Amino acid sequence: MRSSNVTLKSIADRLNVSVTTVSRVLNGKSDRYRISKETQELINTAAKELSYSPNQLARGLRLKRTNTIGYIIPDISNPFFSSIAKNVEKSARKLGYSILLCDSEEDTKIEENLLQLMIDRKVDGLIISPVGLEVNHLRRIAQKNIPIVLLDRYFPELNLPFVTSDNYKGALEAVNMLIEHGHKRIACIQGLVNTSPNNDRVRGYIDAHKTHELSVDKKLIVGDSFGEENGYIETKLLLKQDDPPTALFAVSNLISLGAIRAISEEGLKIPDDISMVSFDDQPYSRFLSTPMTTVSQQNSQIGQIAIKLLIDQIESNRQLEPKGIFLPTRLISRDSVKRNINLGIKAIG
Amino acid sequence: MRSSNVTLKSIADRLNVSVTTVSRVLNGKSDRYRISKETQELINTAAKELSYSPNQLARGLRLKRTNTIGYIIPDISNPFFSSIAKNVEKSARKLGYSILLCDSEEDTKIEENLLQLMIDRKVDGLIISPVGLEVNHLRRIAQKNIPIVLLDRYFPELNLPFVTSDNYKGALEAVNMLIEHGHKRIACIQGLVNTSPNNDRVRGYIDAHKTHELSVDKKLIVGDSFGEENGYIETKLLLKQDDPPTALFAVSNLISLGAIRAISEEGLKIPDDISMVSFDDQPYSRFLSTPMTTVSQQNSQIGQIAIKLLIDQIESNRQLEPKGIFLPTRLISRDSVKRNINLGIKAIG
DNA sequence: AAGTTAAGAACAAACGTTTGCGCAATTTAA
DNA sequence: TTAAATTGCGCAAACGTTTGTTCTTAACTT
Repeated sequence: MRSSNVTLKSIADRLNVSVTTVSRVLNGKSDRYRISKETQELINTAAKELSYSPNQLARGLRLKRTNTIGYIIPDISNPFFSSIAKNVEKSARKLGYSILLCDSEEDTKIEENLLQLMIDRKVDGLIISPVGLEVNHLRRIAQKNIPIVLLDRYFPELNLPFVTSDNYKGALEAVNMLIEHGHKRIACIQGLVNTSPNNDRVRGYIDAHKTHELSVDKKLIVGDSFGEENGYIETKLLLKQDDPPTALFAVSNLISLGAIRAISEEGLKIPDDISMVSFDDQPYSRFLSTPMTTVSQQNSQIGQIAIKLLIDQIESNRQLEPKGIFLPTRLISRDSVKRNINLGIKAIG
Repeated sequence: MRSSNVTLKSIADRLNVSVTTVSRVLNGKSDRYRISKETQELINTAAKELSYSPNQLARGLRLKRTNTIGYIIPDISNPFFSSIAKNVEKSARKLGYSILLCDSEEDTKIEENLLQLMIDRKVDGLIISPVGLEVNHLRRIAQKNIPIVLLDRYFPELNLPFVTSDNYKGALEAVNMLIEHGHKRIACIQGLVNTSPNNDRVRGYIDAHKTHELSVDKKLIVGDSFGEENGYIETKLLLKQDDPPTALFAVSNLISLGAIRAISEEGLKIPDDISMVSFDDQPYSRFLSTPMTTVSQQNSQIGQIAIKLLIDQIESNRQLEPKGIFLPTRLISRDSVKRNINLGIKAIG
């Protein structure tokens, strides 16, 4: 029922030549195998006429190459990831590869299943933004010699190539700026604990304090997810503390959205009542009720580099000596940070 | 080099049975083909031990079924599409299908190539948010009896199932509201002309005027793309008109972002100087400098319904009598619309 | 005891490619 | 004239599954 398919065989039959010959002509190997000009001509026109197009399943099976890249991402609806995905897909497409996309929903178990699914589908390589809490399933892949590149989140203890922003420096710079604006009680609403972007950003937050010989109040490092909800809840709680922070460092764009919601619910204003810096710049960041000061990542480059690294690995057929690439971030100053001359919100109110 | 693969044959050899038997046991067809319990046991444990997992390429070739759905989208970085993509992928995954994702970059030529690419990869079905300007390549697919569902953009003249928002009603409601707030000169910044969402929204815009016996100034219907740039440029021009509009109807979220940029560059305020309603609600819409009144679409349902429709078609193996599904929108009132008591900006200034 | 049935499993073809090797016919060289 | 080289192309295997059919042995009938 589903369309009478035109195959090498159907072309061969029609022209009374062998499948072999047709294959060779259509693959541009006529010269190497000495196919006559006339036969070439015949085959080429027949192929065009029937609009032949090779079955990639059969091709993949025979060639052990599918020109497909598996791409696992924790949340495609997060604009941070979707803007990266845009470039991953585009770069891959330009180099002749397609993307098998799966969303792990920040769930390691799902991620593990997806990994197997992709191997079964014989992808040529993998780009993964892993959940980042577990590493063993990825280690196993690495041992199977399947080309792989980690994106955004990586594992210091694992010898796999990765591309990510220099989250440490980005956070350091952001929090330094906050401190230099006179803030001493700066809350850090973190994302998924023990993932590299989170840990690097928190480390930057802590080191900025150290540089300025400021002690870190552990009660000000809160939260456990990159999502909006987490930003909302933790901000609510922070604002109720006895000695609330004068500034907020939100570790992701979604967290900052949640924080803004909480802050406005409490009737407070940014930056008058509380200052704020957020990781991830977004197209809308400058249009928020208070244009947000953000740490901007090079989303477009990240995806491109990841694909290049991966395809290099695939096509050179060698295990690249794994290297990690850190891309610089940029602090975009807008209006969400105020110079702090007081000791805290209470002094203001 | 790339991992010694465990196949049906390797299991068969090790146990001195035939490939056939192994296949049957592992596919749960032991009973139908009377394989003894012992043999089953043997095969099952061997498979587990070697962690056998079938080659989906070979399987697909033989079965003519890949459990893969091709998904073509004009811009995955657009949060409107990425939030839909989230649900498309998730629903598909839950029903046992994977997504081959490609971005057409709003380019019909690319879309056409991608279509062929997906057919060659033997996807079981297609979900497409087409560019929407050309229809012939889609018509050809339809004739090949490949299951397909259109998402967001559809073709009234083409007999293909689709899922989309009720863009007409959504626009009608939004513009009605603007008119009822006293606005008489309402600009409409449209998206890609001749795509269904655009045309339906513009039609809503026009009909709202008709209902209120207001004439439509053609000079106020401007623009040609769903992107941010378009919103910016057209707003700039609109504001320079002799008799500028008192309200703006932005046909997409990106357009409204561009409009906001232009408006703030001109030193104007929403809604004091100009009112605004935008299609597409986004998580950040409520946090914009002026919380935006929007027409919200049911992004999560759209994706789910599209997948269900498609998989129904695939698994029932029949050409569904094609039906279009329109999902209701919801007007979310915030602060970007002001009651207009004047005749225009000039009267205000 | 001969014929019938059932159990258990294997054969072989098919899906659509690609490719190492071989073969016949023709041309060139000696 | 004969051997060698070249031209032009096909055979058949392989990739890893699935499945209709057949085969062998053992068990059951009557």
